[in-house]
Amino acid sequence: MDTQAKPSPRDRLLDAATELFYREGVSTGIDALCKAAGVSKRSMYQLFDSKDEVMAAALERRAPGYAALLLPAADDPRPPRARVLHVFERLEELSRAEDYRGCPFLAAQVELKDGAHPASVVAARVKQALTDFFRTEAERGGAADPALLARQLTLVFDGASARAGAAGESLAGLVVPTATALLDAAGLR
Amino acid sequence: MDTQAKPSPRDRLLDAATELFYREGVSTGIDALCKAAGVSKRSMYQLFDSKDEVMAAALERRAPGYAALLLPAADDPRPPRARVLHVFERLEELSRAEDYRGCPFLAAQVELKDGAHPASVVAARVKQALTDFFRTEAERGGAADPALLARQLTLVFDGASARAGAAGESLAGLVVPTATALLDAAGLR
DNA sequence: GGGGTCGTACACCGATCGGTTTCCTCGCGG
DNA sequence: CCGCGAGGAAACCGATCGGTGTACGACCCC
Repeated sequence: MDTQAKPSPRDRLLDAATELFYREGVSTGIDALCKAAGVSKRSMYQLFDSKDEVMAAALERRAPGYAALLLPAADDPRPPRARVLHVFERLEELSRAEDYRGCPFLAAQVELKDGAHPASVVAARVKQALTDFFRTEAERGGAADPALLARQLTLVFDGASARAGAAGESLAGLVVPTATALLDAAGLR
Repeated sequence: MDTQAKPSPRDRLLDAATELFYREGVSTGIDALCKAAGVSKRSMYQLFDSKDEVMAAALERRAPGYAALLLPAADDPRPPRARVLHVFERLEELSRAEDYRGCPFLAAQVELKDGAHPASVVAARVKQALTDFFRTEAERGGAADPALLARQLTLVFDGASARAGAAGESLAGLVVPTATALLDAAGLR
């Protein structure tokens, strides 16, 4: 039986990639990655075409869980305002962990300056999904300018992620009030 | 006369470092840097102890000009609100350049995940100076919570920098309204 | 029990990394 | 004119980079 069997090489690889690329940055070497995953380089290159593809796949795999972590449940009956604030409350919570280094997708985009990089494309899509969520809620809540509000909220989210990653600065008491001020200004119910 | 003479090796090195580390990232190699600067590696290592020191020195050198670019003149007689908004107006202007990649100090902090890195220390100091400016103006303008407002404004500034660097997203029409909303919420005159 | 397949271990490739050293050519003061 | 130091070109160092080639062991299905 495999009650305690290890996951597939592919999964081990992506788990290690998620961990290492997030903690050590994109300059993490293939050797270190494979050693951490307990997978030979040979196998890695049969599963993926290149290191870049591993990065992209790792981000891709992380996306659903990340969304589930931040977004309110789809059937959360609260009004748009509360649903939006939920995201920032969760963000503040996450930032309390001492190993929190900001949004991994934003970090990937910043580190890989090339926006055409496969991993950067994935990250952009995830960030766009967040903006889309904000925008939908802004429309539902009757914001004066839903598109603007959505971009503003994403701006705050990314600012918080960047500062958390850069300075390890605490986000407590900062993010939610800021988002609230923007919601107020936009007249979101 | 030296009307068209080249600057000192040190200056050429720091100019090239500023350029390359900003555009290509911290993974830029020493060879590329020295070639771009027209300085031999040997000379470089007589002027600096390590690549890390070059990075730090380049950021250090860039700091005053960066402040001058963003901050209002010290004797700018406008009220605090206008002086704060000046920063964000300048930021929007900068972001119109197609090669703008966000705040170089923030980028350095994000790329070098190690906050103890010499260049990261310099960057943190510069960012703190910006927050201090915001805080001073917030106090002068009678903000309800000057420290909070200062952190919020820095948050927006960094968010804008991160997104500009990551997605090449336009900041036009986004940053100033966001800052304005926060100023309003804080009751800054 | 023989393929076939999957994955590992490991040597290996050329390139590049940060950093050091050697050599040689300048310019400048005596 | 000579001596000397500064600085550039480039070889060199061991390590590591992303990526391959090869050989061998574990397993599975006939």
